[in-house]
Amino acid sequence: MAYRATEKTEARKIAARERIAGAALDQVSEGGYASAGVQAVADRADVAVGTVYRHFPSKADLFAEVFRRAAQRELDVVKEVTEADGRGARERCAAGVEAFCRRALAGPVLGYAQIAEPVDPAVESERLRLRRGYRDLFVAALEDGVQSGELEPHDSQTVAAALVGALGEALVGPLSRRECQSEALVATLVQFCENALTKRVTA
Amino acid sequence: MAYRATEKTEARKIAARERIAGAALDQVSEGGYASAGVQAVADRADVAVGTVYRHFPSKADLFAEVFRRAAQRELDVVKEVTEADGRGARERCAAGVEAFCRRALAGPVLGYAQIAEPVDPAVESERLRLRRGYRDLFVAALEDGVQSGELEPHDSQTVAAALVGALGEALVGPLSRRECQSEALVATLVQFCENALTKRVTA
DNA sequence: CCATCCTGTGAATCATGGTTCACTTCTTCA
DNA sequence: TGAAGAAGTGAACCATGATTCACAGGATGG
Repeated sequence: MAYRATEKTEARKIAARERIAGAALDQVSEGGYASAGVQAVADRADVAVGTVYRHFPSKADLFAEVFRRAAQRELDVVKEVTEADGRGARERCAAGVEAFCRRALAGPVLGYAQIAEPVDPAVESERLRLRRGYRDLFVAALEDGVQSGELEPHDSQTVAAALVGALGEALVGPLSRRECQSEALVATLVQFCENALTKRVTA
Repeated sequence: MAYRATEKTEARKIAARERIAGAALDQVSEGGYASAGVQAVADRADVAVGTVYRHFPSKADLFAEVFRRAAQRELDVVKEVTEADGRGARERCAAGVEAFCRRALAGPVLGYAQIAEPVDPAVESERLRLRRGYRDLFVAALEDGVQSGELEPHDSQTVAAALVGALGEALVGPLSRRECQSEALVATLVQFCENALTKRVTA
């Protein structure tokens, strides 16, 4: 036995993997998935295409992982603001909506890529997971609202999904036109969200 | 000069074209765009692939046309109900929402294909047109509502887009699971829509 | 009836872009 | 130092599915 992986080589390996994943994310953030071929990623990471395949079993796996990570970051932000307690359900949803919008508008190309750009099936399934993630955050807030008597009972799953869809669709236009300075847009969507949630009529 | 197109041959040509377009629509309605290769369409129309290309310059053109026609049908239905006058803006929107949902749920595969299934760019641009179409119908109703004093002034474009997105997202789940008997779902979405539109507070 | 033009045919072709793999380079340790 | 395993390379390869095109089969009208 004349070779064994050591800490240094292990670190180097992980670093290379990270560099590739980072390059892939950069590529998507800059030019969307349309621009993100394996060759382009490899070039950006300063490695050969074959090297990409030393670290990821396929392009689909690479981008699924990249999407998942970026998605998790977004989700964490929204989770943070929707779960802050000591506030009502509508307020929490509104805060989530606002965070969602601001994040998307801050990085329009990546925002568009995550929300709407055509992607291959493996990535699409990550996108569905992301949407479910957002939806579940809203569901949690809504159900708390129903529990506490703040909101009228309703189908939280559907309402939460509708909110997620509303934000996506309302943002796609501006995002694809790179109109990212829209304070008014955010306000409109927050308002929309607050309206959509029926306050309990205390008879 | 020994040949000139006559009425009969012209009719035959149009018929063939229609048969191909019909086959393409059937294929999409039954198996979605994923199943709709040129070969599959040709088989279904009982012609050779080459014949498809006699009538359509490319697959993209064929499916763009097929999508456009199906989209127009849907749009006409929603237009009909949202433009019926003698009713308030919220009522008109609610009627549009209901029609939209029922139509989609009645043909879930086609509904899904029109709303969410991945398609090539030419078809995607028809889908954007369809979405804009729905949005504009809602915009019209909303602006009438503002004019008449029924609704608080607001950014109708954004609100209407949000409504369209809300419906799409809320329906995608059920549609892809073929859960089409959902009276409750329609009711929830109509309610959601009505809530979202702010009634004018007459001080 | 035949010259001409059109429609139908489907196997061959092509374009795209992901994936492989024989080879080189580097690292480890006896 | 050299044997052995791992990582890096990139041109060749391959899969998919749209598109073409040379040829066959029908109309049309002089």
